Amino acid sequence: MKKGERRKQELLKIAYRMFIEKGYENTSIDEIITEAGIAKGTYYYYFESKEATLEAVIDMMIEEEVGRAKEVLAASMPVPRKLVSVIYSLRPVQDEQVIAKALDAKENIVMHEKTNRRIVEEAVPLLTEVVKEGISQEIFNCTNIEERVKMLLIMSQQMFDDGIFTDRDVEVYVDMVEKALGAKSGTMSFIVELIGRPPRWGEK
Amino acid sequence: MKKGERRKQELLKIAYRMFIEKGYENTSIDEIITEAGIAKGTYYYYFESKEATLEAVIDMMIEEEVGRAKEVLAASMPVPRKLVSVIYSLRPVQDEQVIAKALDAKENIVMHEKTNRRIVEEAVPLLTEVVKEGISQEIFNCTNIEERVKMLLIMSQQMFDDGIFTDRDVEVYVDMVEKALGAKSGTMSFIVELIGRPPRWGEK
DNA sequence: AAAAAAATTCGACTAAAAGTCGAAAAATTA
DNA sequence: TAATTTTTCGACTTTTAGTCGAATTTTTTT
Repeated sequence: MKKGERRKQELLKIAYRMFIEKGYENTSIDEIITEAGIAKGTYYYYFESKEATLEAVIDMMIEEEVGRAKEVLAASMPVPRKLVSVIYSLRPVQDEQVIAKALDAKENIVMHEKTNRRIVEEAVPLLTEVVKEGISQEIFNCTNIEERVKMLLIMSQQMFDDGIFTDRDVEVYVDMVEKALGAKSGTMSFIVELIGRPPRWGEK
Repeated sequence: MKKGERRKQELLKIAYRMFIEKGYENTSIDEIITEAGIAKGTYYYYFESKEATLEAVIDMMIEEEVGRAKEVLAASMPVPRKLVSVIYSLRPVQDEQVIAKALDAKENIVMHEKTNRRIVEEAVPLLTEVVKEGISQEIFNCTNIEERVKMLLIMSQQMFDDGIFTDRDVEVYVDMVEKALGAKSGTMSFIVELIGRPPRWGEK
């Protein structure tokens, strides 16, 4: 009743790492169990299926990410920065695997999409809070907050996911964020510094 | 040198239908060849792999969709309507399977995402044209057109894909489209009628 | 502590599906 | 019609997810 939970976490961590490194489709159960040093049956004692493992891995990631987001949420910080920080905190920290993942995004569609959908679900309430704070401070001015936040998240994912964007992409993104929330022009332009003068990571 | 091409098209059509009906992952090569009445080897004479078939199917769909979009583009129509019509024409016509596909969207992530990515690629130049037309008519007013169009497409896909949206979703969408392009408020509000008073297809 | 019950582990086995290959048949070309 | 090329066949291989009953270990009960 204790050991079991530990083992499950262990397997989850291995699966998480391998899914990110090699992609969900390209990781076989056999590889996972070899890495973990256990038998097939043991694996299936803990997980119903490979897909169930993916869901559990995603749960794990989301939990972690939402945790970070909530810390940011609690921090004292200008609202616009808080908004962006929350959005930014909502993606997997893959330590050094960032590059690997970047390549993966195209090779790991299923995991990538499932994660993104979950993030939207989980993040909407958090961001709604921030936007409300902004409205009460008259920094933002809009209705239909949840729907706007959702759009924002979609745009942000598009933005950050491929990691390939130009100055002009960022410019448009900033403009859209401001307009989505009814913020004065310039309110969000700090994003440009935050993302960093993009040294043109790809072409486009 | 002739028969071959016909057969390939035939297989493509079968694959297309089955992928849409049952999803890419849930369709086996064996099912395709049974349906087509051919042997394994014949199939692999025409397609390198299952994934290659998917790519070919997507090419086929895109070609069709872009074809429709170009017709709309050539038609005489107010620019805002043309814009929306082009966006709207950019999705598979699955005859009666529309519902099936809607269900599928969740079960067919790979095909769905690959298609969406390709659509963005192909559609940006088309929509850019429309927006330019709009700018010259002083209906729209913006720079960085391509980047804005891309954002628009992303938002639109999000909007139309799940087919589940509320009045407020539409309201926000319309507002965002207008602001993205620097159109006067109300310019795009005909979208509401076009999409139709949504009778709340789902919850949310 | 011994017995009983429950939880965990094992790995050989099954099933499904993708992909290979050499040889046969059909169509084209010389 | 002979030679060459294209197309077709299907048995076979390989990979991978998932099953299952039995064995082992751990926990609970008596």
